[in-house]
Amino acid sequence: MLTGVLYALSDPVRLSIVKHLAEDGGRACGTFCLPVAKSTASHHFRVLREAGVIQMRPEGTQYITSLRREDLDSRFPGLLDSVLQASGPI
Amino acid sequence: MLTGVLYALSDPVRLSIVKHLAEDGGRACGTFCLPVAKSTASHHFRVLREAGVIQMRPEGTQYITSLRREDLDSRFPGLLDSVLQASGPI
DNA sequence: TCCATTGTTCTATAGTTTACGAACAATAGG
DNA sequence: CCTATTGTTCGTAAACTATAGAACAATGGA
Repeated sequence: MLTGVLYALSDPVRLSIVKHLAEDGGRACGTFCLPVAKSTASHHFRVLREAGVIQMRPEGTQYITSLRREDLDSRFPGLLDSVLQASGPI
Repeated sequence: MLTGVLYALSDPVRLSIVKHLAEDGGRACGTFCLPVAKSTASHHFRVLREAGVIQMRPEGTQYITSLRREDLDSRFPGLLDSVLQASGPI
């Protein structure tokens, strides 16, 4: 749902996650240096996941997180690009 | 702020307002047939206004509401268009 | 086997958001 | 002046969100 994606992207912590993923591709959750506790980070990853913005693949003890770019681009053409462009550099 | 705009657009009632404005241009608040009380509608108009998405010009006893398209397009190029396209027809 | 690492889940809490009705202010028309 | 219209503001209640700590599960290495 579009409103779900917009909502997921409307939080600074979650937008930061998405920006990092757009730059670096797949990463483990622990590599984002987020200013919140890990339980809070887990919550934000779930919001992004359930909105269809990211996907997480287990690998050993960690989860490799990546953007669902093609999926988003086909459902909401241009949306992610414009958000990333408007959000500026990391 | 980008997150403020995304948040403003992430509510179904507010997105509906924006879609109507994108189609019809300036309109009075009472012409939107929103599924909420007028005090609630007033709240949503304020959120959109404070995020910089719309502007409201008093005219008699009513407020003519319109999209701040150029402003949005210059601050966040392509964002509004992609949201409007993704949100489909009214 | 034992321990460290990684992230989830559970529980609680403080703050925010949405929602409504009632009262209010401003304007226009008779 | 009185009334109707339009929308805001206030007070309040319900629902939701972000946050954190503690406990837990799964994996991998020593």
